Amino acid sequence: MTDFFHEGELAGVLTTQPIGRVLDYKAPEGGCMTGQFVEVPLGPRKVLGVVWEKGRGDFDSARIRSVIRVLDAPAMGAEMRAFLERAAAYTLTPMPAMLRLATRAPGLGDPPAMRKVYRLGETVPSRLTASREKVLAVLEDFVGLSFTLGELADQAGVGASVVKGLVAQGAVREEDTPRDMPYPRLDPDLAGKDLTADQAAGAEALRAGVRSGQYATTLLRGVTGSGKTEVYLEAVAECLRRGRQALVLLPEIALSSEFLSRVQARFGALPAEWHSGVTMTERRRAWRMVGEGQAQMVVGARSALFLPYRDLGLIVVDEEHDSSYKQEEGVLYNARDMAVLRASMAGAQVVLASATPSLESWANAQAGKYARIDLTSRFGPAVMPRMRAIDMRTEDLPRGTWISPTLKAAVQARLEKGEQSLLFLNRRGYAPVTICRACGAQIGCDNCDARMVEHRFLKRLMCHQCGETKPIPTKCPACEAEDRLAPVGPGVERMAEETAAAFPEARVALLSSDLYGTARQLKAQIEEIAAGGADIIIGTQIVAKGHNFPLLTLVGVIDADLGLQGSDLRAAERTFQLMRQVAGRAGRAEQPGEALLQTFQPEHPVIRAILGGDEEAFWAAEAAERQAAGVPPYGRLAGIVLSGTDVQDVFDLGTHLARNDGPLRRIGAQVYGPAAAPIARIRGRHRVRLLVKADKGAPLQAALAEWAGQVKLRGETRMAIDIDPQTFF
DNA sequence: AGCACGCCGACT
DNA sequence: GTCGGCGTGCTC
Repeated sequence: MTDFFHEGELAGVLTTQPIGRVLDYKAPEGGCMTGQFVEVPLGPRKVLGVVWEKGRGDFDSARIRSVIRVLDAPAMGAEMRAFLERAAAYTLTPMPAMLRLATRAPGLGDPPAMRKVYRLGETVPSRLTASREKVLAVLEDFVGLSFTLGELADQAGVGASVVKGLVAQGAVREEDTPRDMPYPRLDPDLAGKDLTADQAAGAEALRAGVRSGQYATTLLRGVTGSGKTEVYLEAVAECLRRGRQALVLLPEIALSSEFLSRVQARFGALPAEWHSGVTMTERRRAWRMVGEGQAQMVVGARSALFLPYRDLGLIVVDEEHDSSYKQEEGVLYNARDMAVLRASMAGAQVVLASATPSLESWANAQAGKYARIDLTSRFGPAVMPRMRAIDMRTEDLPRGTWISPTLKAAVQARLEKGEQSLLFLNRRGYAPVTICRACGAQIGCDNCDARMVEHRFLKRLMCHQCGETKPIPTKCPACEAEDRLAPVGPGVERMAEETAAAFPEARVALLSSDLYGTARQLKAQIEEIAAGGADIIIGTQIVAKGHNFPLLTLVGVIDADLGLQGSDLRAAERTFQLMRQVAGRAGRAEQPGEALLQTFQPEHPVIRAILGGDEEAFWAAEAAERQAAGVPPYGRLAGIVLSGTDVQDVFDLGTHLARNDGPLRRIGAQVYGPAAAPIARIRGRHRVRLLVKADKGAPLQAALAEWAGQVKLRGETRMAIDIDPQTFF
C-alpha cells in the first residue's frame, strides 16, 4: 500500500530509535509518501525514519510535530517493508532494530555529493613537457572515460600538480559529476565457460526457474570442483537478461575477491560489493544504486540481504550450510532462511549451493519443498580422493606430537614426488590450553570463562571469545610457581613446529585466519601456495573454504574426532561437512588424491559415513535421529539468553521464567534450563540460557513473546531470544 | 537510544 | 538546606 499524505495529514513514521511503535507526524510541506525516508523530530533530536503507514490519530493532536524533511534517497518499497515486518515477527526482533539493519549506509539523506573528474580539453598546452604528454596520452587512450585526479595522475605516473597545470591551461577539462556513479553494465551474453552435460542441464533448470518469475528454492548440490559456481552464474545471467537484480551471498569476505574476478570474467564488469570490509563511500554508493535499480548484481555477506532491492529476481546462497550465515549478535537471524523468506515475497528464485548441504535443506528437498539439482561429474580426469582412517589407538606417538607414523610416511612419499600435502587442524594458535604442572591450574581469560590460547607467533595468550590478549606469564597465577606452565594440546602453530622438525627439508606454510591482517594478504598467500610455494600446508578451517590447490594430493586430518563429541545438535553434521570439504581439497587436478583421517573412534558412524562417501546414508541416519528427538528440522527450538553482571540475579530471572511457562505449555512446548549459556561469561557479563522445544507446527513466536513479556527487565539485565539457535554448548 | 524527571544519601 | 546518585519513563 502506498499512500500520499498532503501537508498536515497524519503519517505513521517508523524510526530507528527503540520505540516499540510507529509514531504519528504531520506530513511536511509538499507532502510525503509511504516508504519515503524522512527526518523527524523526536524530543530534542532529529532522527531517521520511514513513512510506514497512515497515522493512527490516537495521540494528543496538539503535541503532534511535523516531519522535518523528506530525504533524497530512493523510497522503501512495499515489498521491502513487508519483508522487514515478517522477518521481525519471525525472529522476534523489534522493528526499529530491523530498520537499522536495512539502513546501514552512511549519509543516507545527504544530497548527491559531487566530485571532480577530468577529461581531455580542447586547447593544446603552451609548453608540452614529458609529464604533460603522459597525462594527455592516457586521456587519448581512454577517450570517453573520466578519471578522478588520483586515478589520472597514477595512470600517467605523474604528480597531481601536472594535471592541475593542464587544467589551468585548458588542455584538460575539470567537471563535476555525481559521486555515486552507477555500476558498469554487466553483460549476461558474454561467453561463459564450457559446461559439461551435467552442468548444462543444471544451468537450464535454474534458468527456467528464473524465467518463471515466481518464487522457488533449488538446492544445488555439487561435490568440490563440480563447477557449482559456473552453473549458478548462468542463473544470474538469465536474471540480468530479464532486467531483475541478482544477489549472491557468500559466507566469508576472503572468498569474495576470488569470486569477484570470476564474475568479471563472466559478465565483463564487477558487481556491487557489500560486506564489512567495504569503505563508507562504496557502502553509500552500493546502497543508493541498489535502491535505484542501478546495481544489477550484488555480491555480499549476510547483511546484503537487507539492501533495498527494487526488483530482486534471484538470491544465491553459496555454501549454504556455512554456520556464519547465522548472525549471533544483535539481531539474531539466519541469512539462509531470511533469503528464502525475502525471495518468496519478491517472486524471486533461491539457489542454495553447497557440496555438503545442511540437514535442514536436505530435508526440505527430500520433502519436495525445494527442487534439487545434483552435479556429480568433476572437471577433468580428477576423481574423489581415496579416504582412509588412521586408528590412533594402534599408532605409536611420542608425547606432545600429533602426526602419526602412518601419516608421516604418506607425507614423506609426497615430498619425494614433489607433491603437496595439507595437514588440517581446526585449532588456531600454538596450544589450546596452558596448564601449571605444579598445581594443575589452567590459564583462563579474566573477562570470560574461556581458556586462553597460546599464540607463539604473537608471543601472547589470547581469548578466542573476546579477543583479549596478555603476555605469556612465567609464573603460575594460581600457585605462583615459577616456570611450571606448559602448553598442552595442539594448535596449528605447534603443528607447524612439529612438521618443520619432522621434515627439515620441506617448505612449510601456515594458513590461519589470525596470521594475516587483511583478506588481500591472505589471498596472496593462498595463491603463492597454490602455485607451488610450499610443500606442506598447515591449515585451519580456512582451507576448507573453496580454495583450489592443484598440486595437492594428500590431506591429513590431525584430529577427526574434534567436534564429534559433545551434545551439540549439529556436531555430527559439521564434522561430516568439514571432513568432506577438506578431503575434497586433495586431487582436484590430475593427480589422484588421498585423505587420511586420524581418529580414536574409526567405527563412529560419522567417520564411517565420511570414509564410505555415502552422503545419503549419513543424512538419512542423522535425519532419523533428529526426528526421534523432535529437534530441527523436525521440531522447533528457541534459545533465551539472559545476561547481567550479577550471576544470582540472572539465574533467579531464569528460574522465574522457567516456573511461569504457562504460555509455552499451552502450545505444548517444553522449557529446559536455566543453565549456564554456551559461553557463560562474556566481557564481564554472566549469561544464562533457557531452551524451548516445540512441535514443528506450534505457534512458537507468539507464545515466546507472551512468555517473555511477563517479566520486566530491571537495570542492566538483558534478554535475547534466539529462534533456531545454532550453538548449544 | 538519549534525555528529563524524581526520589534518597553526603556535602557547603 | 542543596548537589548528585542513577532507576523509571517518555519521545508523536
